[in-house]
Amino acid sequence: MSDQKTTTHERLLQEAAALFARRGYSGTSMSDIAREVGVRKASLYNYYPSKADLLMDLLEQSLSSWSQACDQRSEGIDDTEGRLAAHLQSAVDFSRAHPQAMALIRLATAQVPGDLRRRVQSRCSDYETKWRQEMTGLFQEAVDRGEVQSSDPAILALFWSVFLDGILVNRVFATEKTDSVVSSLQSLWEFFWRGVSGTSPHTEISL
Amino acid sequence: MSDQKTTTHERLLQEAAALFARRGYSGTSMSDIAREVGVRKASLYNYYPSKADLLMDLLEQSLSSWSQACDQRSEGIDDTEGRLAAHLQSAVDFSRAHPQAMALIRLATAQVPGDLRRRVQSRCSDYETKWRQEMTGLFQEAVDRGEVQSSDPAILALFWSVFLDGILVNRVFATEKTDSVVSSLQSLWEFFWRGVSGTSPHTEISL
DNA sequence: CCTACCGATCGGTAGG
DNA sequence: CCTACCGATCGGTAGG
Repeated sequence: MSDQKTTTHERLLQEAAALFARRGYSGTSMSDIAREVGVRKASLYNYYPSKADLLMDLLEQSLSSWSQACDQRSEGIDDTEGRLAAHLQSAVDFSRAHPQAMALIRLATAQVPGDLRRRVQSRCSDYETKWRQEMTGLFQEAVDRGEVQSSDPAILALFWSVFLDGILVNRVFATEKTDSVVSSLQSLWEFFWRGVSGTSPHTEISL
Repeated sequence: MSDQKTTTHERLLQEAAALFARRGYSGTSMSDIAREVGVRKASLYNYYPSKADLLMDLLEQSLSSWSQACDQRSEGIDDTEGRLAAHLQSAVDFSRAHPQAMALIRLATAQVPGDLRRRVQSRCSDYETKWRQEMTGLFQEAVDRGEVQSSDPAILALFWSVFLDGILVNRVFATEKTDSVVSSLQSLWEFFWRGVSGTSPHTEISL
């Protein structure tokens, strides 16, 4: 049974993520999850005291693996253009590799019952605030160095987040056309960069 | 009781839209809706044979009022830039005026149970396909006239949809920062247009 | 990790 | 538009 080397807890996390992502929080019952894991419902409560705590743990893991993936690639890069391109590529790579984690993060901003909603939103907005500040700082430097056209760095960061959101939403929710964004990513990036800098990028986005 | 001039059916549609938008389809019960409408649950079944049919009617209404709002404003305009700007403004105006309709449309691409999901997605992808074709045609003309930099019109339309999605997702899901997109819309539009045309727009987006 | 069970609520129906 | 009710399932617990 080398098939069964995963622990029950690991399978629980994986199947719960898949179900929450596909059917939503309220649309997934603990019995559904138990069935996929291959145990009885009551057994799940040895790992989490409630369904809400299970979701919060999944969200925590998704957010941290997401931010880790996005941060690491741009570490050694100095110029703004290269860092943005690296960030874009990390984000798209991650969303392809871990669609369930992306869906979980989206869940947060969508429909969960009242109390849980507040927990989830505060966790997400912590991350969002930190990210927004980092990006604004990055664009501030870019403006100072003349790498982009002089403009309010907060608005540049806003355009950047609009662009990224548009790409990731397409990737997460799209039905059949999912891969058109991926295969045209280089062109999309060129449009974006020309919009903020007035010049064509020299960076290449490789899939 | 001039308070009560609305019919029960009208209140049903309104309250159901509000609840589905806030808590999702599975997260909203027929009892919840009945409570808001001010009748007993059984009475709702005089208007719709099932919860799923209620959702489909709401989705139908949301999609048609959305497309109507977006189409009408760009009717008298000839140049691509002006038409896109009008479309952008209509879309943002509509999402501010009818956030529930927007949320309903998003619901479609998110979590609903299996059978209903297929009905909902086919309805939405019909609309999406039609829209995509229109936009590709519009960009084809723009390329032919030299209004934008020579490029594949399908990819220009893709960038356009990424941009719009990014803005609307921000508007729909945002917690507190909702209005930063609205107040910076002119700047975002300038970035977008410079990206596709290489020149600054002469159109002004007014809030 | 299981069997057995809890009260509450689900979508929906009967019949008026 | 109501009261009264259906079987099924919900999240969660007791006790082992």
